Amino acid sequence: MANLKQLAQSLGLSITTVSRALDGYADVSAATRERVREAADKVGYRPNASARRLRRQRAELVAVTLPSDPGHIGPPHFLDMLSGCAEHLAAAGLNLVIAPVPRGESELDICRRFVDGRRVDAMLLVRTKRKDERVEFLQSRGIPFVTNGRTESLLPHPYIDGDGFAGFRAATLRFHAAGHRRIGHIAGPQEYYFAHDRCRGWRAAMEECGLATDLCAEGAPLEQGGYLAALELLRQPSRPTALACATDEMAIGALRALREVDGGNQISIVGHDDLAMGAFTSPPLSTMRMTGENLGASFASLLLRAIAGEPAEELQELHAIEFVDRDSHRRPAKAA
Amino acid sequence: MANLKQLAQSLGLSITTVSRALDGYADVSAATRERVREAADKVGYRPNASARRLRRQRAELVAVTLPSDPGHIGPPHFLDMLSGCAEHLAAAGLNLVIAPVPRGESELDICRRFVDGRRVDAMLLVRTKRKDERVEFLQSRGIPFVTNGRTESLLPHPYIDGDGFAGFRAATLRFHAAGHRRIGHIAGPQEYYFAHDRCRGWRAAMEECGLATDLCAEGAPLEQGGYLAALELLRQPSRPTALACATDEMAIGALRALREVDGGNQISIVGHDDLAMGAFTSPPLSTMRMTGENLGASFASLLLRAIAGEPAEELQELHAIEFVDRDSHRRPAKAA
DNA sequence: CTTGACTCCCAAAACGTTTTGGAGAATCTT
DNA sequence: AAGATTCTCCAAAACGTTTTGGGAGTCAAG
Repeated sequence: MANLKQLAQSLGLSITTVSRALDGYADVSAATRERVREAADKVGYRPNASARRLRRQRAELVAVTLPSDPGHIGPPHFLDMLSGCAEHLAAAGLNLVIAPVPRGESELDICRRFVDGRRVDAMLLVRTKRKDERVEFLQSRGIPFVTNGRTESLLPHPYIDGDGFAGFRAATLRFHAAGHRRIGHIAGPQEYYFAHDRCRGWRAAMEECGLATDLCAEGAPLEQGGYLAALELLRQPSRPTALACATDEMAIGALRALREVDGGNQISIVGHDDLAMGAFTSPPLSTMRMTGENLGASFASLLLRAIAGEPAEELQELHAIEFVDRDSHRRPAKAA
Repeated sequence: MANLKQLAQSLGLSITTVSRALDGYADVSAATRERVREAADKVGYRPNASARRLRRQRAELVAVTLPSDPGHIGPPHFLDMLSGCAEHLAAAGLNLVIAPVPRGESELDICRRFVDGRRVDAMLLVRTKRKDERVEFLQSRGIPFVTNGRTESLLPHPYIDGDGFAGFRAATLRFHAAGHRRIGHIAGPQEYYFAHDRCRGWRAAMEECGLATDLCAEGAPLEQGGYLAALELLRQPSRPTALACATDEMAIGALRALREVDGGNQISIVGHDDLAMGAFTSPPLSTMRMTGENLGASFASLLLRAIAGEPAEELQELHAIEFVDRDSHRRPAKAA
């Protein structure tokens, strides 16, 4: 309720002194500092955020763009990541604000609005595309940002990503080592970097093994997309005996397709993301996950360092992928 | 890049006139208005948000508190809701900011920080408890807010909620009509209003039918919680033949428990929330859902009306629950 | 007694906008 | 032609903070 002026008046001090006392400057005597702090505590004084932001020329805000396209936002633990990121940003005095993309506007428009209105100090971009116009815009404006997922931008920029190429290559080689020869891939939309990356990993492994790369079907990165893509592969004259799916959600959709088809339960399957749900499917879903603890904290740290001006090259994290073996990848190599 | 002063100078006008032209006041001639708008467009002028907020004494921000406790945030489509809400708030010039709750701080502390620092115009509270200290605090401060879920607060406050009582009562009566007599309930943590409400609905139906209400087990509102609670009920001397689960995630956990037990596939089960995943479980999960389109838009609308000063009584939405029949609720009433 | 260093405090400017309360010119009324 | 009215525009005052550039005192050294 109180502002600095009232607080200063009640203490018989100047606004300046009160402000500096609260900020802990050596400039004001210990006694006064204590007196000011007590009074501030008592009336529950908090500096007015807008005024401070105006004066400091910092928005104290970081925006994350959320595609409003429902369901396409990302894996369920995305929200945990956001929450963790927000928590660590808050410790540095920054708040995380949601920048939704209304129908009819592009993600670029939104970035522009936030950046040009000086509404944010930095941005967090998720679900990056291989060619991402947001990245180019922010680079041209010189606004600090971090992406969740790499891009094919020529200039380096800060990111955190999992090594989907290596992960899917390894998973495919594993199937091969187990005797599989017809290994399919259920791919996500290829304009997204992560989907393309994982697809490339599968393809690389297939070529290394001298196998054809035609058992690939693309779909929306959700249960339904995986279901339809799996049906497509199962209609092929010679069915796959194993499936590497770009996401767990697609894998769960694919599991249903397998259930609906004769001998489908003989087909191995692996997903990616380690959804909690995966432990409860039938069969329990084998999957893989990005290594690293507390992703949200990492994003926050990178954002803060980007704001502090560290060069992009030092703000790139590529995490290894590890397997989470449950049951679904252990089907026989020779299917019915 | 430009501010009002520079824009005004380049046009040979006063700051006042430029500001009013952009805001569309009748006060400035159509010709000037057009000239100003064009110039503003050309340099990409956007008012500095902090300055405007300070002057207008409005934060242009709404905060939503997110418990950082991972996984306990809410159903997966919660994020879609947030995104939709943010989108509709943005249309009114408000942005949605995430107020995470760091370890060691209470949700109340966070509310206090946001409210007393004048950082927000209103708040959105999710996962309300029956006795929710945040509600009491915001009421005492007179800050507009809307909750997702009711509370037992004595003073009315704006909310959106599903009629869980009616939903679970109806689901239970339905089981009864199908011949079931041993109908169990897998409950969420009872301090949450939604969990208590659904439990009450089940219990009311059981009592109406003259059945005992001892087949109830409580767990965390996630797959694991449902799994453990189901195992507990299956250990009873006389097993339930049907299960009403507080959430779909719990139901999916329970499905796994049923798979692990002899004759478990004979047991009917129903969840709540209509997760996309439910269509892909085995068997496909029957569930229920709150009626109403575009929940996020409703929250935004209620928030805006609360900010505009409408009385709480007019800002309460209790939505009916509808069934989503798939397969899991159609097991025989007489189990093995 | 003067000088310089140090301690503690403050007045005033600045951040960029919106809004108040007119002022001057043009137009209308009578 | 004088007064009233309408049209355009603007100077200045806020909004509440942080920061700059000192200004009084006090104390020790010269």
